[in-house]
Amino acid sequence: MVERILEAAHEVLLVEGHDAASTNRIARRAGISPGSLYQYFDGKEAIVDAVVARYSDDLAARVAAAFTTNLGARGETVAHDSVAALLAALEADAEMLRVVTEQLPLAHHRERLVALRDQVTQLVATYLAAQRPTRAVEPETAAWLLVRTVEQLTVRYVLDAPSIAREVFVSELTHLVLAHLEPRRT
Amino acid sequence: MVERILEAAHEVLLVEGHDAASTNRIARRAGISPGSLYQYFDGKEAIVDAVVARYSDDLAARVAAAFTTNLGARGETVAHDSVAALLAALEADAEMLRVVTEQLPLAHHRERLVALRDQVTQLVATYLAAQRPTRAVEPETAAWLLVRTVEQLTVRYVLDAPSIAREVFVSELTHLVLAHLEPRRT
DNA sequence: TCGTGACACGAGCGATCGCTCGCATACCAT
DNA sequence: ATGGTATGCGAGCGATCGCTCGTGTCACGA
Repeated sequence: MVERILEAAHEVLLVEGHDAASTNRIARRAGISPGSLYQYFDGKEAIVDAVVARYSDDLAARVAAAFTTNLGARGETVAHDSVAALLAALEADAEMLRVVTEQLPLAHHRERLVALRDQVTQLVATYLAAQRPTRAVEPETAAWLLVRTVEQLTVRYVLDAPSIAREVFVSELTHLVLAHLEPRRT
Repeated sequence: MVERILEAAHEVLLVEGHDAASTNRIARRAGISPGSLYQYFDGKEAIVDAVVARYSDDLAARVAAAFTTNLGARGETVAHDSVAALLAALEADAEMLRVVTEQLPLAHHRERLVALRDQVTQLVATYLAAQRPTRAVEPETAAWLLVRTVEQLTVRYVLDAPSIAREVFVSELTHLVLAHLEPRRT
């Protein structure tokens, strides 16, 4: 039954949008009574939160899997494959990505997002610190910049569908990451 | 009176947040009657829209001014000063920036934001096309990546206040931009 | 001085919201 | 067969929303 509610809430969010996602509508789509929602969830916020959590966890798992399996490869390969994997993961449910990033006020799930981002940032910082040689810059600083850059660009690429070929985009973003890590030319 | 309403709406958005910003609350803070709102605006959405528009226009003006006055300088200088100017412009009203980026659902002012971003992207693409030499990549592609990168990183820097010194951040972001434009090393 | 029109007022309308609670039902141990 | 319990139901509560409209006020031209 919990599954049924989550499924219905997911569909309502996709089809009707967050602003029109009322508890009664979720219940009707799930084929149950409004009252039954509250036997399994504390309220509307908890329902939406659970849907977002499921999406977020699924996304995190995909990305983490792709990232950790390639850690041993050359830097270029790690960067390229990570970008490609992230792109693929985001494309898996682009509609939900749009709901989360464009309809839900960020403040509603800020904590979850920040935690995830900090976790990834920490992971990348650790990876960078273990790599020799990079430029003389704090790994935390470089990781902070790069994680947010890759996240933002891949998300916008999926949602805005710019007229940039997919392989060009992946290659350019990879280059952006690697170029920033190389020693300065001056 | 229009000014008074906009001012009140601005304050309510900052203090109470978007979710709690009702028309009655805006009217009360403006010291006028709810009915009077509708002699000057079509509805709540129009009021919020006008507040966001004012903020957006002000921001665009600051950035455009800083960017166009430095167009003649060396590439390094243009990049560095543009980043610094954008950072300063965003810091001017950081609270409103937080409201716009974290409380308002992006979909509500998506059109305005996309238009502004596309305009800046076009400007940067034109600038890049006029510069010799850069890597063999479409100026539109490079501009697309760089504009979104700089925007996202400066916004997150202002709102998340990471433990990165300001001059280090500006320098690193500038380096990120320049490194991506330099010829590949291979 | 007086008629008039523009403006501001604010109680309250209709709609919608998240949510509750008394009731019906179905299942199971006794 | 029967009593107890857990569970789903759905009408409707109270609150809040954006918004309206009948009313009062006042500045101003005739």
